[in-house]
Amino acid sequence: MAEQDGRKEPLITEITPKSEDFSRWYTDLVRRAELADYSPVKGCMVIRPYGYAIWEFIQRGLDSRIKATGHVNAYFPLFIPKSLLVKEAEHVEGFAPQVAWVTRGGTEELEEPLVVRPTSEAIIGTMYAKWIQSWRDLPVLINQWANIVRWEKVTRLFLRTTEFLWQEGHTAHETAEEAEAETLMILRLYKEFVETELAVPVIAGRKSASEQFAGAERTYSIEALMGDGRALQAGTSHNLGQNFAKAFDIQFQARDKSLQYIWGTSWGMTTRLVGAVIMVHGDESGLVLPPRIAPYQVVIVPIPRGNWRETVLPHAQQIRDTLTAAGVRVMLDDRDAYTPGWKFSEWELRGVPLRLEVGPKDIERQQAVLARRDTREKIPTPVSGLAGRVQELLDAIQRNLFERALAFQREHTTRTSSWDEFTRTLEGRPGFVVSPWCGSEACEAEIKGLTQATIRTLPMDAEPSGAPCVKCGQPSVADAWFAKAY
RNA sequence: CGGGGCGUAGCGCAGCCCGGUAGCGCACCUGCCUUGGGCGCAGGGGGUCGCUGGUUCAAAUCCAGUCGCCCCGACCA
Repeated sequence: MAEQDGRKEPLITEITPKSEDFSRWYTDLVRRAELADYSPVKGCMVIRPYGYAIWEFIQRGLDSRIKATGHVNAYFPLFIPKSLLVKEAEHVEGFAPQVAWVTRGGTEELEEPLVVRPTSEAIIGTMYAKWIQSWRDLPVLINQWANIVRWEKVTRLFLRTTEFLWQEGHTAHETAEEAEAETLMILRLYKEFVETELAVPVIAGRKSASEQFAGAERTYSIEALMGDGRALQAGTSHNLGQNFAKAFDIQFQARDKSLQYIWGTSWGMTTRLVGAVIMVHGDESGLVLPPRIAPYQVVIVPIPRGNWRETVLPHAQQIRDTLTAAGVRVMLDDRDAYTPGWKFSEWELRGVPLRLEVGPKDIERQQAVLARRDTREKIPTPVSGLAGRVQELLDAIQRNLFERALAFQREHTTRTSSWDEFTRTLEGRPGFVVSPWCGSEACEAEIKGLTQATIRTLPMDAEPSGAPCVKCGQPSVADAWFAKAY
């Protein structure tokens, strides 16, 4: 690897190189950067402060958007009585293999077992039935931030854990059109959020029937491409039709005096997004965090010389105060125990977007040296006007990360109507393959069996090519985005 | 749930074949020296060798069982 082309070895030796084993690189990085750690409970992880801070910025950005579109937050219970979960037939069937049961309380056997929520349609639907009487009560637009338990067989830090954190919106509407409009509005909101805040480009579209949410009428999702060429579902928005309304008896009296079932939606995004950020932007040296969700946007590393605490440190502190006052999240790393070189590597590994070095030479020249995490460029910058320059650079980094990820996604998207090229492209982990599909579930399953690739999404806005199905040659209904998925 | 591998210090490993005082690197602690890309030197702390049983004068090492974890395939946000 590195020594062969004469360059020095990577500085970070504790982390498996990304090029060598992506999956190990990911796990090493999550643990070494102190985002999360395995817990004594099988399949569950501990989100450590640095990782949780990222989640908090994700929450903040998403929560404000959800509220800006007229939704309000509430909280529903963790436990759901068995009898409620089984009311919607497809829903139970979909979740039954994945739920955790509570059968005892203290020393007593429970009359009715409880499930720990795998999602909250059942409990929320039950409450909506009580709260909704009239068309005047609609729409109901509620979101909750909560934890969820799904008994997965195989788990991975952030991507799939037994317990995870998420946001779940549940809405009730007067008409089918309104519910569909809500579902699509949230899908657009998710796309805008992920692309703006996380700098992760996504494909928005509809799920095929086989990938649909248990109990939904129509499921939409946003799909992102990870650095190893596998796709990750980053958010889902479901149009529930009247399925849950009928199962939970959520009825209202309409304007024409008739009794009607409400039209429902539900939608969610999870802590998995943290995993997406790591896998989309990370590099051989570690994390690369988009400035908008970085716990620290700038880390100041003072260069110690002689009695640096008297000479250098005051300058560093003043720069910190200036940047903080300008609204920048700053960390001044004034620890004595580590050398500057060590700190450089450490904060790169943790993905801090900008590093600011101040040493005796800089003080003489009334400057500081800025170093970009994304391009590794070193930029000597005058102390006057520093805050403005830092803001500009943070914006530039945010944009560059998105552009870079978008270019990667495009380079790893193949369009073909040839089965031969389809299978050839899908050997290895090449990204998306966009191909005409006949709409048959059997055909989809056959493709999955032969290539491991599944239909990630059926984009709504794209014009179908009209070519025959890549597998069976029947007339196609859409150009489907295939990929191997997480 | 099927196939393969591994459990020895906080982490990564050696020792096991051939039984005889438990070791290395990193991390950690103390002191000095350094500090513009993971400094150096000296000293130090830490392990019932996954668990249970057996063989033996003696077990990390041999035997049997058991538990746990990881990787590859089927299920999943």
